[in-house]
Amino acid sequence: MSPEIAQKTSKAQKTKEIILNAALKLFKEKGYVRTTMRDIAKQAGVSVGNAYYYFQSKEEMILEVFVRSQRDAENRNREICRKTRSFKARFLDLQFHRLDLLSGHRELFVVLTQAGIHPDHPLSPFSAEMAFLRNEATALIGEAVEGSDLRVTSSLRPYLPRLLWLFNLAIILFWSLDGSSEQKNTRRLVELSLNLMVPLFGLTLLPLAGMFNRMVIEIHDLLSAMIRENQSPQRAGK
Amino acid sequence: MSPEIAQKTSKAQKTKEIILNAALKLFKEKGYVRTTMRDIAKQAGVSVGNAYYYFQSKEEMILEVFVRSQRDAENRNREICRKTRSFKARFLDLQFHRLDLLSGHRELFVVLTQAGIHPDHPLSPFSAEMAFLRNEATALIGEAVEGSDLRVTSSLRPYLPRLLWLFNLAIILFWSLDGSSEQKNTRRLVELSLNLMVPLFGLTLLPLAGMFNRMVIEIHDLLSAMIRENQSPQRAGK
DNA sequence: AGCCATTTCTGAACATGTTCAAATTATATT
DNA sequence: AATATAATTTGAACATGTTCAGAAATGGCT
Repeated sequence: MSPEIAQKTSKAQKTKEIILNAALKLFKEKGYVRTTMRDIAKQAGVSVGNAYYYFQSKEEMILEVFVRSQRDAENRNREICRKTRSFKARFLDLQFHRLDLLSGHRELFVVLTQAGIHPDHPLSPFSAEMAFLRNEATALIGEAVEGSDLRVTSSLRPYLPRLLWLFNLAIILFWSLDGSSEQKNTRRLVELSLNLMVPLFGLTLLPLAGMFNRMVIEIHDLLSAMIRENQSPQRAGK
Repeated sequence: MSPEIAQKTSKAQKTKEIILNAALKLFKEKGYVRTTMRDIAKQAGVSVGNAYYYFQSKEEMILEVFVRSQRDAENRNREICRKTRSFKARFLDLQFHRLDLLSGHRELFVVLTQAGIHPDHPLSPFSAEMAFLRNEATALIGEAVEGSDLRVTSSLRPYLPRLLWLFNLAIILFWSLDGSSEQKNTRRLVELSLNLMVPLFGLTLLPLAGMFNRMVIEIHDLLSAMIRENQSPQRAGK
């Protein structure tokens, strides 16, 4: 429920804001790599050590950008779901509204992706620490699927949100590397993929598709094995 | 044609071998991250600077492992293609023979993958520097497709090697993160994916598949846009 | 006000990949 | 052999993310 982990008790959370803003400003100006922790500290008017009091690492500062965009995406999704029942339209909008928001921060995503390569890295989309974000995002996709015009066999339906979330990860990966102007290629790629996927989902309704559907589910399970679930937070023992 | 770039002229290429072996030994013993360049230099009995004379970076040492495995895969592929016409069997063998060879070096691949996230990074599978490896690997897959029992429309056929090479990248990514014992999950995933893909390729032969086939080709093109082609090596100008 | 615990903050020190000017060694040329 | 050029090697210096022991500030309590 509480997104910010370990909110320290008392007042001076303002410092964290200051440091974060300093960081984001510099990231935008000089890029992530060329911004040093010393730069950030100086810009924020604090010591290097203080920055590390609020952030576990330089990378972790990136996370905030992502969290903020997700909050925004939630509202947006609700809006769109009211406007149209077309699954394709919903998914495209959800995806691109967010990417547009983040277009100033592509480099940050490259770094995030690099971290994501280690499923145990706190910033990996598969990590336990990211469980809340992952679940929120998956639920969001679930909302877009629900009540849409997407035709798919009911046995597959429960797996769709997560499968689409994984697809969404792939999109973000492609997007963060996409050198085409305004990332037009990403747009086109997603549209094409949906054009291919939606009819394929339709095929799952055919009488002989049972075996294939079961394979899709198994693929889902294998991919999901990469996910580190949130271990129960309350543990009494040592 | 010449895989090793910039083979310096004279004798002491032996030093490079020594340093490389020292590095690989330590990587295996203590892991890539915990092996420092100072460790490597000491183990090889040279100075740190000397290691940098032969390798552009610590990461670049990883490359050798990969190159060596590719040489091996080539022979293996020829063998297998003689033994069976089954595309699935050929591809599976090609894929897993290589992965088995590399199973002691999974961590190295994680690092390589991280580098690969930047298409311009010399170690990225998409980079110009890697063109020769990429083309070799793609050609290898082409050999496996050619003369196999794979049923697919001829308009798609020329695109298959590269599409499958991209698929192979995804597999390697999954594999390098696969925590299941002996990477069984990877094996299963590839098998399932092939079981899904092969019939889908068959569908491309249907009379109404034209539009879908064209979409697949366009997806191929979009993904290929990520690739930095080898700029012509011979340039007279400055 | 005085005192203790907790939170917040500091800056020097550390680890490690990388660079570089200079020293050394090898090779080619006369 | 002598010399010039190129290849190889060195180790100290650098850059930067991160840690850490302790200083300063804050808050609560009597």
